[in-house]
Amino acid sequence: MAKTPTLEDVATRAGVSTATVSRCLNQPDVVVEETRARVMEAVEALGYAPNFSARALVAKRTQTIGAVIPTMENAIFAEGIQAFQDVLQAERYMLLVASSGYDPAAEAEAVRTLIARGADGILLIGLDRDPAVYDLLATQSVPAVVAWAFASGGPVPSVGFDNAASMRALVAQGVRLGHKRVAMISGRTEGNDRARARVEGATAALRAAGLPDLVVEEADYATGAAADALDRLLDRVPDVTLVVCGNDVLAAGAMQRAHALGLSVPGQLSVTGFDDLGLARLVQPALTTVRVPHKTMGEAAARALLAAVDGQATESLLLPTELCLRDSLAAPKS
Amino acid sequence: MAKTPTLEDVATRAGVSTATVSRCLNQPDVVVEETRARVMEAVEALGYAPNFSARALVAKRTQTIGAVIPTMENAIFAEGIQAFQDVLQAERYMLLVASSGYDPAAEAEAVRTLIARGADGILLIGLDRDPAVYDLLATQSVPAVVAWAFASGGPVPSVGFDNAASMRALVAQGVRLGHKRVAMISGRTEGNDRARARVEGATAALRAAGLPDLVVEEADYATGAAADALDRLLDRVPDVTLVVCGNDVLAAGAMQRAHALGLSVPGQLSVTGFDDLGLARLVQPALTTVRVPHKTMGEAAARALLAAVDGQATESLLLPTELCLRDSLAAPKS
DNA sequence: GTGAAAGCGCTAACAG
DNA sequence: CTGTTAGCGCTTTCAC
Repeated sequence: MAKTPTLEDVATRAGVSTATVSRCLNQPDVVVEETRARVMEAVEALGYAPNFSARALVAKRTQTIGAVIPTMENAIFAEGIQAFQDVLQAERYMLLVASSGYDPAAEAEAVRTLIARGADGILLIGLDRDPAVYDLLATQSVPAVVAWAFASGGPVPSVGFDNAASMRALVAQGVRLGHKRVAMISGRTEGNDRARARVEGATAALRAAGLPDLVVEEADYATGAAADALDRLLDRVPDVTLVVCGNDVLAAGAMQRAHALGLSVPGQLSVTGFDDLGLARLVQPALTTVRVPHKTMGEAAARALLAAVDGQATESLLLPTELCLRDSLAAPKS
Repeated sequence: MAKTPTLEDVATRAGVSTATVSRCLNQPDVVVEETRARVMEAVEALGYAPNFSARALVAKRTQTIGAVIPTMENAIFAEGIQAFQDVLQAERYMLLVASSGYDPAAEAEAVRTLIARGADGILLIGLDRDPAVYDLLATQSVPAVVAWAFASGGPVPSVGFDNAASMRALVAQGVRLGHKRVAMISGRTEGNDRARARVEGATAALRAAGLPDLVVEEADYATGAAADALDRLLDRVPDVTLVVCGNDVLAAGAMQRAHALGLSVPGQLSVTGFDDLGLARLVQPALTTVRVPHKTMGEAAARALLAAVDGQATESLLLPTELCLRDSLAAPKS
């Protein structure tokens, strides 16, 4: 088993010092052409690859970015994270992923681990978290950016969209169509500012229209949870005509239960989603939802984080969302 | 900006040597209770966290596992990777992810990068790849395991299921119900052994029943691709009664187009999927598909890889799939 | 322009 | 049981 060649092996073969080899690799222009050629030849011949741990130890940079994601299972994060990753990969950084399972303590732990591992920067999802996490990031001076939510002037820059305003616009559209009794199936709001903001947005739209308060049921992502939530909602608000959901997965589940109950969508009940996942166009009827620029967001978050890692000032970025009007929302039957 | 505390800082504060602190952290039982207590107190007080680069440099182990995934966008990998990650996290390993975008060259490059970064082990998806990748893994003696496919006696152990047999069983079921003209919408087969095996399985089932050959159209994952493929299929095989699809996403797309064309499913056309994603139960009618034990597979792959990293012999593991009979497949109208 | 030498923070013999 | 002492492979002054 061939031992991995080291800088010294290359230096010996090229007849120079390790310092020179190091320079050739990191600041080629400082080394004179001829020496460099000899060194590079040796590097090739030996198939030398620098040892990242050793380099990181002294350089205090790992070319690694960490990300703490609630869960990768959720399609909601997949597209954005992939875009984030693509940018990192193009810039020769690698992605170290940790998942928190929506647990604040687990997230804090993951951030600690990522810092200990020398992540050059960290991606966080959403705003809700123990302030201690931000303190840690600050004292260790590890740059971070928040995505999937937006807040100007927060402890770290954010690259995201306005969850509340987006949902408010969607519900306002429902109101415009004549809906008066609307209810909501939300994802768990505890420790989840995105979910909470969406509820707030829906609430605000109803208030502004002088309509009865929003009735909310929470559901997790398990199959059938949204369906059961719909049952409860129908029970609490028999005359509901519009059920807005915190995301597309929830909406698809609710719609399915509606069908099972013999309720036609949007004939007897309108249902809306949020995110515009591929799923939104695959269900019947296609979901009216809010389109979130996942890809743009992931890329922008990566650029912002990389800029911060390079010591550049980074500003928060608010991305626009747009209403995606399809078939699951229609005017209520009078 | 508080400098990160080092082993030495802890040692000084606890009045012991750095070696003792190191032992407390790595082999606690070797240190006497009292000393250990003092050390741990210092660790707490200083908020000490070991520097992984330094540790990795000497230990020649990074506690990091790499994974090269075609794309995280695809829900097909999400659940399995999350399960994989959960096991790693529980065992105090971290996941370094790279994506290949289904490009063999990009995958090879990613493996090289992962090795240079000292990944202790690498997860690969599927069997199809340049043999040079396996050679590299072998000469660098970095353990790897393949998931999402199965092959006994391959260059590296695999943890997966039998794509061909699963699809064959599904098509056999269709044949049993009376289908005689069946066609398939497959994902791209180039460089994708899973897709190819599924086509082979369907082909074999038809042959065994003495039915006409399978007509196949390929589609990528873009929205609408499966729908367009259905159009082409309908054109080529006007009397088709069953369209089997390489995965659930494709099936959902095909079903949607069928609806748009006024074809009832399964009344006039049966459609089946593969994977049993959450999506399968959210579309109307619910998809008949093949259930793949994503979670079990991800966990088993992680365990196998970790065992290999620990120097234990690892065997390939064939996981069972099961037919998931729902509403999108029914006997054809005669 | 290049080499010598001093570590980065940690682990692992080897003594005591 | 605990301290001393070498490095791990690389980068980076500081001389020449």
